Amino acid sequence: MITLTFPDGAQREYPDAVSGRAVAESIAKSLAKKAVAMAIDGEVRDLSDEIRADARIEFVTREDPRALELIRHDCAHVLAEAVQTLYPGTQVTIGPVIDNGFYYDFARDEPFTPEDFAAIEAKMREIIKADRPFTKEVWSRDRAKEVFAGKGEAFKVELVEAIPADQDLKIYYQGDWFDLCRGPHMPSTGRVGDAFKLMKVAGAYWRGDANNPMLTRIYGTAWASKEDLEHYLHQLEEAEKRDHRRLGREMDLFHFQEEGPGVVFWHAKGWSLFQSLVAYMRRRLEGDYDEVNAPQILDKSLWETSGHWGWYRENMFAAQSAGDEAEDKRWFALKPMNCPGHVQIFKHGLKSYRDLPLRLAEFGVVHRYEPSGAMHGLMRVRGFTQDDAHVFCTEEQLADECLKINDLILSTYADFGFEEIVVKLSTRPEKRVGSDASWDHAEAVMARVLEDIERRAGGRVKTAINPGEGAFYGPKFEYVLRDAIGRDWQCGTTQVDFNLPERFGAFYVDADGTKKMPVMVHRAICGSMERFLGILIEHYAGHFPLWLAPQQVVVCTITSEADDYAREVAAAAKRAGLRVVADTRNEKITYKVREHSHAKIPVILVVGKREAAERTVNVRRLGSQAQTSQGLEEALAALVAESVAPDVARGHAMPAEWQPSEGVQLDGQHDHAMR
RNA sequence: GCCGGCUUAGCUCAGCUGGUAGAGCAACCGCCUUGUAAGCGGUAGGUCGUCGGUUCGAGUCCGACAGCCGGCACCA
Repeated sequence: MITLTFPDGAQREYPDAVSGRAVAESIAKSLAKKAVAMAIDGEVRDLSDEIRADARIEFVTREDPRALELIRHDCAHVLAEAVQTLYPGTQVTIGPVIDNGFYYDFARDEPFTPEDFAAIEAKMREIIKADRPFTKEVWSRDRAKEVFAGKGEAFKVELVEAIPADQDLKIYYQGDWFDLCRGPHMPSTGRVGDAFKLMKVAGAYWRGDANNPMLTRIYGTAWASKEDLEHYLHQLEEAEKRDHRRLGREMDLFHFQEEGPGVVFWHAKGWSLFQSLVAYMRRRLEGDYDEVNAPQILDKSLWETSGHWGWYRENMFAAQSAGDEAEDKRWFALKPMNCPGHVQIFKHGLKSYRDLPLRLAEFGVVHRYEPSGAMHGLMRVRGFTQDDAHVFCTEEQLADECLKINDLILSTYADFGFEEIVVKLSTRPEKRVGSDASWDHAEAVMARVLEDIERRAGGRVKTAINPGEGAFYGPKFEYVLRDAIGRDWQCGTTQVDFNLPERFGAFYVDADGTKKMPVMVHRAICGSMERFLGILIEHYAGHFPLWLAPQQVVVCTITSEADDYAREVAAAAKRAGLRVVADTRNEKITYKVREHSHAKIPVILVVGKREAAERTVNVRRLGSQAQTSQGLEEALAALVAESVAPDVARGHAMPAEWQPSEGVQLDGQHDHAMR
């Protein structure tokens, strides 16, 4: 006999090897009917599985959040059957559950198109309606290989071969159709329900490797109810409305054109945003960093020394004199990174241990030849500006420097309303430079710092490890922030580098007069300013806080009788430091309000004959229908107060929660900027 | 880079199976002096992404290239 414990704490005894379904039936017929799976000691399993030992048991109904994964997974199987029924000769490969849905990869000579969706979905509904039971068999490796090979399923044979020998090889049937699958599944196809939709087709490499053949992937979404599906589709529409490419056009921020794939034409308003962001970052660097500027193009030999020419040549732009008769036909590379330039600045003149830590910052424009398919609005471009810095320090200073950068990054994100942050430590990749000993050392230091970061954040940040994701010259921290609609973006990075200083022969003179190699820390907060602005546009949905908004205020007249007053108001606002224009066009106020609302102007000041006489303004804020009448001076004073950047408002200090905690020394004993 | 799709006026889009391009908004001109998300009328605007092919004839069919979109791969 075995003892099963139910969620309410009740315990019951059952014979050995009792199936979950039998247990459910022993409690209530209705429960057996409602249950789609069970959780044994927290692990979701098939209802048909036999329980052989004492355990906690819980039945999972279709409404249970854990059922969503089953619905999606089953739906993927139904999709695969539908496709193989409609298009004989199509091979099935894998079909996992992903965020919000699932996909299935197929091998077929002719790729699918969205036009095929209607027919496939109809066939899927048929299969679901037939409500065929999912049944499981365990096969031997040889039998599975033989059966799949016999069906011409070469990819499945490969999958079977890849399953570790100690694992059971499970086959799930749904009627006659079957698939190799880890499970678990619901009792029958009918449980999938009708809240699913095929979303898109795409190419995808077999096993994610670009050297392998390309398969056709069909993406689908599936939910427990129609309402959930509708809600999800609505969310997608809302996300589309805040697409930075769309808002960039609508708000007249920037554009791209054919002659410059992946390079941005910033319009006046977009550039205003860009400059506000740069100004903010400069203020945050004040006192700690020296801002520098390294050349845009440098002889390729320098990139050979740094290692970039060897690793990344395919992704670099090179330039040469355009004249046929030019005496100097050397190749110069457009800088893809700022670090080699900063090392040259460090190396210029002898550096003493007293100079360290030396923090060189640059808003450096870099160019990288990104693969054509990788480009995406501002998010992935070929020319971009990094808020880059390199800290040259001693081994002993390394941990403190990483923590200091951590504080700067987290407090910066907080100023833009990003509160959910994950810090990931990426460790040595396969393709790398430097000895294993130096990697061991760097990773050990970083791991300690990561613990510190977690401890100091008091639960405000999560940490994780990304094995094998480090840069070729050293391990790195990656800062991932979550935006207003829950999407994650990797922006900041702190990378420890023992290699570049060595390659360039950088050194400082230590207290004992000997030459020592500095440790170099690469660090970026926004990463790419272009991309960070893209993220901000989407995060704020174009509705920028006043301190960032390129056009803060529009003064709108109701009739031409208020034109003079409107110009007076605009002039006063401008004198107060606000970015303002007067709209005295001969249009109805409804027209002007609509137009400026579409343009996402945060503040509309409406003035008519009455306001002119009373010297007031009618304030209408973006996103609200409400209007408030205020005296001119009072209204302007409030707007000026609101348009102060958050760091300026707190007197350039670190926010209180990011003040250095006890025991952590954040700055050296000296201030290098004073020397 | 790979797979698929798309490219018509400044923007959003229509244009059936080939017969030589159309709407709304925007722009410009006029009327309207207007009270919080589109007042009315008129005018102008396109070598239909580029190049090549098929055809008596191509926005429409075929091919190449480019750019963009959705994925995949990549992301120092």
